[in-house]
Amino acid sequence: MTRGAAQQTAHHTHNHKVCIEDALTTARDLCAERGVQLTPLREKVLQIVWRSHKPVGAYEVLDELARSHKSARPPTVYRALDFLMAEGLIHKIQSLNAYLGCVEAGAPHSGLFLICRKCGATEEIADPKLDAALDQASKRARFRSERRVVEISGLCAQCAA
Amino acid sequence: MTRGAAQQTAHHTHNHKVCIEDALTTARDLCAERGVQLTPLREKVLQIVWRSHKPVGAYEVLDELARSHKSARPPTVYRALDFLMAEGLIHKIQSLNAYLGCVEAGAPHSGLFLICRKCGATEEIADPKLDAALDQASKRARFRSERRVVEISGLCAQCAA
DNA sequence: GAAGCTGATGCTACACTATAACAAAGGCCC
DNA sequence: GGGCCTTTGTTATAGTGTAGCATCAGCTTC
Ligand SMILES: [Zn+2]
Ligand SMILES: [Zn+2]
Ligand SMILES: [Zn+2]
Ligand SMILES: [Zn+2]
Repeated sequence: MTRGAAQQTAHHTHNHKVCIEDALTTARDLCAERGVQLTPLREKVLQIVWRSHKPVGAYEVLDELARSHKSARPPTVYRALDFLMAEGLIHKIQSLNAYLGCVEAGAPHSGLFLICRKCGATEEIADPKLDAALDQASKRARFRSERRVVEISGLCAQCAA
Repeated sequence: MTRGAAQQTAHHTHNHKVCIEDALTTARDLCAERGVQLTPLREKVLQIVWRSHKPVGAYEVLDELARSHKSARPPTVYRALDFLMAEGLIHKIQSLNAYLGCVEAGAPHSGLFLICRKCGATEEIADPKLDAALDQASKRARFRSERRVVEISGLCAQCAA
């Protein structure tokens, strides 16, 4: 992980351009390595998702995309989002039906998301203890885990103050 | 928790009538204690959700409800589901947009759900270590946690075999 | 270079999930 | 009876996500 800035938390003020550049660079590198196509359309969608650290709905992406890409329709967006999720470049926040740029793209992981209900900022956290607890619980139930959703809603440090 | 049978896991074979009866009895008691109305409509919806240990979609509930309740419409169902969720009698499975009877109604809790992608059976588990890990992670991020979603998809013991 | 293949996008229509807004009905208190 | 609150009825619409097939561009193969 050479992308220091992208690992900043979802603080209210920081140089977010760095986050975006890092995310795009990482995405290009990863897709090149894997031999999959990060087309201009897909890159644009990734860029839109990365506009902020708030999860963004598919139809918000569509509205934004349509400014520069007149032929954009729901399938256009959903296909790009599906691609980006398959490559681990974005996550879907299930409790919001919205999408968020991944700050750990490349390393396979299943994050924990802290979602502020006031400002919307959402932070992705990796937590070995959480992983251990989930693995242990699955094992105890003899359940073969494949996909995880761990989301906590509440108030971020700034908004709670 | 005197409702032993409801604490059975989502095994493929068990006496599910006991689950339903336990859930309805608990619901009636809880609502009486709290002075809220478990009306016939709401009880019927709870019964429908408890038809199985698989999460059930709102429109499935509607179809089933409409058999005995001709005036049923989407708001009818969603209002009942909202009530049941507010009273902690059912949970929403966010990754499926579906609803599941709660096996620990009454005790405030935030469960872990193991969702079998093959048979659909979904088990709710309470896990102190998971709670501790989530509390710790929230605290470290100075995040004030309010609502949790923890869902694991995969294969249950029976379906993995 | 024509034919055929593959992956990506265009395009229309539709399915599924959820809520807004207001009316009507019933119980309860005074 | 009148006012209040909760629940349900009713119509319409908003929001989220897919199916299915056409087209196009790049590549391979002959
Ligand atoms: Zn940023
Ligand atoms: Zn906040
Ligand atoms: Zn059962
Ligand atoms: Zn199963």
